[in-house]
Amino acid sequence: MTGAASHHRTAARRYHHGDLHRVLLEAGMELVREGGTEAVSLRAVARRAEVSHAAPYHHFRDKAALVEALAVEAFRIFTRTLRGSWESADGSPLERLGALGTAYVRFALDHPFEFRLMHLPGLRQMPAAGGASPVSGASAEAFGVLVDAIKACQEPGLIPEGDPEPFALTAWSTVHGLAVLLLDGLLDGYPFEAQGGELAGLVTRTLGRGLMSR
Amino acid sequence: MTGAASHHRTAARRYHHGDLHRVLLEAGMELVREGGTEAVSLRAVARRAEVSHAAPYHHFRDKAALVEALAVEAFRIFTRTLRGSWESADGSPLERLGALGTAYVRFALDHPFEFRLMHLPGLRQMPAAGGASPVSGASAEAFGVLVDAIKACQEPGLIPEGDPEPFALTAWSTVHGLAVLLLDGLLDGYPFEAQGGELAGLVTRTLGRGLMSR
DNA sequence: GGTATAACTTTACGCTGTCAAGATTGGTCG
DNA sequence: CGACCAATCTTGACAGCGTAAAGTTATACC
Repeated sequence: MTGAASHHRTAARRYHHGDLHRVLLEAGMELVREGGTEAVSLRAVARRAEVSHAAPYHHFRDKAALVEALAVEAFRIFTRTLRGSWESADGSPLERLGALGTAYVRFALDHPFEFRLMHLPGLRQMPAAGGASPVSGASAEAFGVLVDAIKACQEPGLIPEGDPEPFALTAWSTVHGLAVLLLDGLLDGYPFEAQGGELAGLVTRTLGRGLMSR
Repeated sequence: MTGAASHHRTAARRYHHGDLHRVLLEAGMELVREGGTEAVSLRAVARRAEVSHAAPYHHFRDKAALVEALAVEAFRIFTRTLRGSWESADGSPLERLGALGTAYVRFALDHPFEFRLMHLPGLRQMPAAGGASPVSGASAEAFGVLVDAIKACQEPGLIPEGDPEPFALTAWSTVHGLAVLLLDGLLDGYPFEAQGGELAGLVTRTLGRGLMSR
């Protein structure tokens, strides 16, 4: 193994160029970022990767498998962002939890196409074989960040003791709902000031009060 | 005008059968209920209505317009359901608000395809002419039910005074988020008992506590 | 009653996902 | 070192999709 492309003159464009799997994923992600999941077609991905329209079938079972892989990648980026926000936030654990919620909403607004990609219907029931789908695993990691944050709030008694997951679920529902409603444009007609952070702050404060009290 | 179909022997199947617009909507809604929005194609709708594949173009500008009309219809059914739930619930206004939230989640779980139809991306920016899109109006009516419920809670002082819309938004975000997460299957791996009403109750109770305090 | 017009059909085009068959290559074993 | 094998990639084809253009038929109105 002296470099993945050692058998080619340049890095591209022979029968076996060695890294098509990754190139296809990158091309697909570009298309998502430019035009949303609707812009992702197997043929468009192949065109961008400068291969024939059937080449992707040697790396992905079908279009759904490609989209699934893209969703997993988006979830990974999302999880990293959330974790970064939690770790870099300061203040009380509850304040940091609020920052985490705001980061959740901000990610959705900053990366609407990736966010929608993560929540495409039908992503989670793949055939494969028995086990849970990869995207379920990826989303579970994102949820884990939230659960950890709840635990951090429970330790000094800011949130009641007990199984943290129900609390995390409530928090998740709230920020996720806000993010989705904002993306849907369902809130466009209302005089809520500063669509983004303002609303996130409002909602997470209400949520925080609900979580605190017994 | 002595009856819309007076010029036909039977009720169906001539060049002008008089009611194709409605028939197309019904066929489209059937397809949604059977296989989700993915199963809705202009040609499938036309087939089910037993007309040629281009006939729908005399009643809808394009596929997006048909889907938009279906979404409006779904929102109307949804709004009726919510209003019915609010009016038939008893107990304190806060308890009735909880019932409303549970009804929101239950509708999503009972009618997943219609619910997703209501929240398809891109539904809300139609060309038309200046004014807000019809689906925005339809969703605003659903939101109105929530706002009214919040107002009813404010009257006896169960929720602080002031503009009800921020409170309604928080409540909406919470139940909507839970509904979407459940539909996405994001919560499948967790030992939350009784996916439906249990979680809705849990979440709405936490939400209610957050709304009450100050 | 004849005619404009709306409703509907037919035909056609380019796009899509997917499959089957052929071409080309890199790696492995004799 | 050379021949083969299997993986990779291409080409060609098919059905289904959304949509536009052109042709057909029935209705409504003068």
